[in-house]
Amino acid sequence: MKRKVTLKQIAKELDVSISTVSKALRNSAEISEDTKLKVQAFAKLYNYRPNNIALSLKNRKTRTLGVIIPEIVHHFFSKVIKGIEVVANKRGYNVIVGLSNESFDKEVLNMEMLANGSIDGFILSISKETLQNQDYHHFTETINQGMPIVMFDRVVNDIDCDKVVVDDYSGSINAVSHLINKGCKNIAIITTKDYVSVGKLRTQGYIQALEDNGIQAKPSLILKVDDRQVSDDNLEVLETIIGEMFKENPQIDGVFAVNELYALTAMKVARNMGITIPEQLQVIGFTDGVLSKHANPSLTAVSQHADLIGQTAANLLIDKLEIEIDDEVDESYQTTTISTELIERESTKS
Amino acid sequence: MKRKVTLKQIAKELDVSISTVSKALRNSAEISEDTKLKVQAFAKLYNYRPNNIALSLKNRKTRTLGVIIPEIVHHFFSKVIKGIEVVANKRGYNVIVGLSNESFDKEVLNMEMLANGSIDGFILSISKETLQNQDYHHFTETINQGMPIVMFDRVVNDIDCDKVVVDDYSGSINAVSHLINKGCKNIAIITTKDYVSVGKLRTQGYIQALEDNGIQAKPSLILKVDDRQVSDDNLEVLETIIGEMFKENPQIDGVFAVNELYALTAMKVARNMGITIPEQLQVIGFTDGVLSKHANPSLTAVSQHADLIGQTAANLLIDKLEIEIDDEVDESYQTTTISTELIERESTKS
DNA sequence: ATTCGCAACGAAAACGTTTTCGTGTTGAAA
DNA sequence: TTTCAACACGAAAACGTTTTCGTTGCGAAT
Repeated sequence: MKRKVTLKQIAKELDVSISTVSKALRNSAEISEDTKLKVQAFAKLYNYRPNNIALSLKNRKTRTLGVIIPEIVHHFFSKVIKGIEVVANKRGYNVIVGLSNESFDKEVLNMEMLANGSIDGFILSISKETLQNQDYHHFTETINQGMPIVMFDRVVNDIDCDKVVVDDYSGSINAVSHLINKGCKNIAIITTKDYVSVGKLRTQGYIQALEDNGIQAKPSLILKVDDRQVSDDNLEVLETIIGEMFKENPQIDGVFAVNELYALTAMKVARNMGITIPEQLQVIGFTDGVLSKHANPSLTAVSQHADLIGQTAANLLIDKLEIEIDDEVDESYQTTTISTELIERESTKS
Repeated sequence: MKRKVTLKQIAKELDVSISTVSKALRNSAEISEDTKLKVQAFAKLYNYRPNNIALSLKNRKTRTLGVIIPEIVHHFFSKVIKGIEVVANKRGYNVIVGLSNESFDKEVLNMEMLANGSIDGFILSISKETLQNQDYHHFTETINQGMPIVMFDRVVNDIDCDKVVVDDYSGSINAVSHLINKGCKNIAIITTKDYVSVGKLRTQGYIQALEDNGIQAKPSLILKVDDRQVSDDNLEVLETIIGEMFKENPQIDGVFAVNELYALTAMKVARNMGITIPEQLQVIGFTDGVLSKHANPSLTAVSQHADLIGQTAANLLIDKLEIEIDDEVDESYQTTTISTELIERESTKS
C-alpha cells in the first residue's frame, strides 16, 4: 500500500526544502529549470496531489457547497441537486448533501454540522416544520457569520439572501386559464395548507385566473389537504376527500392540483367513478415529474425546470463566494424567478 | 458580522494560552476548576465550535463519506443515498455526492477530486461506461492508497472490497415463477445488453425459472434493449420493438421487465393493441419505484429495498473506517446480499 | 535547608500547504 | 579588490486544532 505522497516526503527524497518543492510544482520563476524538472518528474512518478484539507485550512476556503433539502427521494429535489452538481463540478466545487427530512431540528443540526468550516456556503430549501415554526434564527446566524445562503423554491422573505423561486403564481394562472380556454366551467383546486408558501401562491394564482375570466371562486371547490396526514404510503384519506368533493360537486369539469400526486389521485378517483378524462374532466398538475409523463392518461403539467433552478442557485452562490474578496460581504441580494412551462399531454383536450 | 471565534482568540481574550483553552474545553484534569469555568463560559457566550477542517487535518480523518453514483434523478439511487445519509448522520459523518452521469471520465475525475483528503472512504455504483470499458484502475489505485471502497448494486468481482448487492438472480426466479404460478405459459423478458451485470443476472434468473418449470427459453421472447438508444425522453424505439415482439409472438401472456420503465412501456404497448392486463397479459417489473405504485394498472414489482442497501453500505464503510487503527488496513472483505421482495399489485392476477 | 511531588499552566510540534522574507553564491561592473 | 545585482534556494509563519512534554510555584516531607 502506497500512502499519498506529501511535499515533505518529496523534499526529503530529493534533498531540497519543502518550499522549493512547492514552488517547483507551481512553476515559480524562483526555481531553476533543472530543479523544476527534477521535482516535477518525481511528483508525477509518485502521482502527487495536493491535500485538499491542508489547502482548505490555508485558504480558509473549502470549495465545497452545502445543500440542505427536506427530502431527496423526490423528483423535484433530486433534479435540483443534479443541476447544482453539474454547475459545481464545472466550477471546481464539491457538494455536501444534508437532509432535513422536513424536520426543524435536523435542519438546524445539519447546518451546524456543516457551518464549522466544512463548506463555503449553503443552498437550501426550507423544511415544512421550519416554515410552520417560523423560527429562522439558524439562517440569520449563519449569514451573520459571513456564510452566504441561497434559498430555492421554499423561501421566506424575512431573510436577506439570494433566492431562486418558481413563478408559482403566474404558473398557476397559466394552468387554470388553459383549463378555462379548453372549456372548463367549474374548476376545482387540490392544494395544501397555506403555511407552505408555494401552496399558498398557487392557490392565489388559481383564484386570480378565475377572477380574470369573470368567475367567482367557490370555497367548496378549494380542497386544502393537510399533507401531514397524506403520504405516499397513505393515499386513502386523500382519495376519500377527493371522492367526496366530486360527489358533492358533480359539476366539476376541471381539476388543478398543486402536485403530481394529488393530480394522479384525482384521476384515479375520477376513473373509479366512471368519469372520463379528458372528455368529462380535464386535469393539470403542478410539478412535472416522471409520474406525469408515464401516467395513463399522461398528465398535462406545469414544469418547474428543476435542473435550471439548481444551476441558477449554484451559480449565484459561487459568484458570491468568488466576488467576496478580503472578507467583504457583498450585501446585495437578488431573487431570480424561473418561469414555468405548461406541458400539454393527454389529461387535457387538445 | 461576527466571524467564527477560534481558540487563539479566546486565549488572547482571557490571557491564557491556547493549550489551556483547548484543555479547559475538553474538561481536562490538568486545568483548575476556576479556569475551566471561565473558559467554558466564554466559549459558550461566543458560541465556539471547533473548526472541522483543522480537526480533519490534525486527525487525518474527515468524517466524510464520498458517494459516487451514475445518476441522482432516479428513484433507486436517490433512495440509496437517503439510506446512506441516515446512517452517516447518525454516526456523525457527512456525505459528499458525486455524479458520474454514466461516464467513465467523470467517474475517475470525481474520485480523484475527492480522494485527495476530502473524504475517508467511498460508496459507489459503477457507471455503465466503466463496466463496458472494464477499466477499473481508479478503483484499485484508490484502495491501494488505503482508502476503503464499498460498492453497491453495480459491482465487479475483480475488485477486492466490500460489496452490497441485490439478489438479482433469485429475485428474478421468484418473479418469473410467480408468473408461471399465475398461469402464464409464454413469458417474455425485456432486459438490457449483458454488460450491465444486473441485467445479465436477471436474464439468467429468468431462464433458470423457466427451466425449473420444464419450459425451454425461446430466444424470440428475450428482448435485449440497447439502453444507449433508449432514454426517458426517447421511448418510441422501445415501443416499436416491444410492439414487434408482441405481434410476432401473440402467444405471449406474461412479461418480466428488468426495470420499471420497460414494464410500463410494455403495458402501454399492450393496452394500445387491445390486450387487457392482467387478464390476457401479466406483467412484473424489477425495481419498485414510484411509477410501479402509481401506474394504471399498478405494477407488480420486485422491490430492491434501496434504502436498506444504502444503510448497509454506509454501516460497512464506517465500520471499516473505525476499525482501522494505526493505519492497519483490514483486508477482509464481505459481500452482503439484500434480498428482494415481490410486491403484488394489479398487473398480475390475484 | 534541601528535596520531592503535585497542581496548573505554557511552549512547541504536528497535520500539509503556500508565501513572504531572508541568505548565500555567483558573475560582472566599478 | 570591492560592490552589487541576480539567481536559487531555505526558514518560518500561517491556517486551527490536539497533545506531549516541559516548566513553574508551592507546600510538605526529609
